[in-house]
Amino acid sequence: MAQMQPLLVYPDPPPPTLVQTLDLAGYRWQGVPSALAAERNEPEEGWAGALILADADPEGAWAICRALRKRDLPLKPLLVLVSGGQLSDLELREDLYDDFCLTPFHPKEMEARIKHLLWRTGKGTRTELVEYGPLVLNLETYQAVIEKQPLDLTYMEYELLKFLATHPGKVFTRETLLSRVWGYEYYGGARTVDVHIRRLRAKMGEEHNLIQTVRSVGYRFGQSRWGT
Amino acid sequence: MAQMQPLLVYPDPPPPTLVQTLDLAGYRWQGVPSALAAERNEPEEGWAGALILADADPEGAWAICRALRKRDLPLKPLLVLVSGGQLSDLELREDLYDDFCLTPFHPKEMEARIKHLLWRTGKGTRTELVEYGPLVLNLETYQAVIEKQPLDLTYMEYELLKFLATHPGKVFTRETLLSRVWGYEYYGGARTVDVHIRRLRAKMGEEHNLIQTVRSVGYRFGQSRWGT
DNA sequence: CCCGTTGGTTAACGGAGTGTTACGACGCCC
DNA sequence: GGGCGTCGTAACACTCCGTTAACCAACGGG
Repeated sequence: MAQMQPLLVYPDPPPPTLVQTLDLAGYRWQGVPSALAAERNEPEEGWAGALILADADPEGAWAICRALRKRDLPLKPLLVLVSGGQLSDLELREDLYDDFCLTPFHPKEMEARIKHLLWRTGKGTRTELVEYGPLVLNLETYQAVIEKQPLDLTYMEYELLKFLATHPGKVFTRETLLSRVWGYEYYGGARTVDVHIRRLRAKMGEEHNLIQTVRSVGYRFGQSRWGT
Repeated sequence: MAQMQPLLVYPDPPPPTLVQTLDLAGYRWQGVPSALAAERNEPEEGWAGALILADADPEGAWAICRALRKRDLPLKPLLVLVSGGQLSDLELREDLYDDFCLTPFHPKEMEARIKHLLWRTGKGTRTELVEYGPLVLNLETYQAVIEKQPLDLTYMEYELLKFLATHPGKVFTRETLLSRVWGYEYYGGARTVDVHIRRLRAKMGEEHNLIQTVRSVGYRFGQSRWGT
């Protein structure tokens, strides 16, 4: 989710309720005060979509929508927030928005609309990733990548690495790893962990020592919190 | 407006508020009590769209949605009415609706949603295609083509391939596939999925390994997004 | 009513994946 | 430096999982 393009939000700053909703839902966003600023501040990756608040300043809001739609690459998806009294305004502007939401809005409804809008316009739902340095785990596709190079991991290797990578810096004993990765009641030798750690290290390459052994204790992923 | 095709409405009869809203807005509509009735009573001109009330009988409502989407001509547009507490239900059913509206609804909002929905789907009369590499699925004609060569797929094979191809890269467990392709809760062996995957692979030819198995997890369609 | 098509189940098979064991290497403490 | 505990490594055996083929049931059309 952290790598998704940001949402464009008008006006700048947006009302607190909107800010809160967006932050809670985990979206990146950026407020823009004008159409010009929307062009200027556009990130390299482009916008994921736009939220235009139209109840405070309808004229300005629709102007923004028009501007966004007139670009070489018309911005989609575009969601407008209108008050109940403005519903009639929507009629003549069908082409200026992709969805709308009434204000005051229900945070959950807002979230659902954004999500569905992103989904149906193909921007896709936010892919869940686990990242640490050169390592990226895609939890949806069960794929691991290190320095852009795909890793061919088996199921257990992937699960172990996922667990470690989601708790960077923390040390786990073999017993803990067995119980949390393999399952609660697992009766097996603790050396099993060693072997899997070894296979992981081998596949990740010698140059990345992301997994460190803590003698007499267990293993740790990534750098210690206490400096390098 | 009077000459437009009627809207399908579930359940039958719809609540008075909905009836009033539709009548006031001047829409032709017809209530249907079940998916079967929706097929039977379909007018020659077809439906203009569907309004599904989901707050009273969620299960039945979603079943209707699935049925409507599964027909030879997937019915669009489809608008569902849900209560606030059902918002979370929408997440896993992104593909079953085109827009939603909270109940109790504001008549004007309802009207605006229907209008916008008809507008945005009405002008896009283009054939809906799903493409991935050499594979092309024509959702309207139920035909599949790979490298210009038509594939002779059965219904289930087509549905399975469609689902996978519309979620490229993502891994699905057999259970997920059973519930989302076969529909409802399906009680049957998970090996069924294997067999259909196998038949698909056979028909697509050895040279295209578009479907990959992820051992101990499930299946994935398409190459990695970060692949090669 | 029969036959062809489609969908679902079962069982055998082969192999990748996993866990165990053994042994060598390394570090630590007395 | 000897002895001990811990870790890394390789080889091996077994388990489980996916593939595959064959079979059966449910339709549906002529």
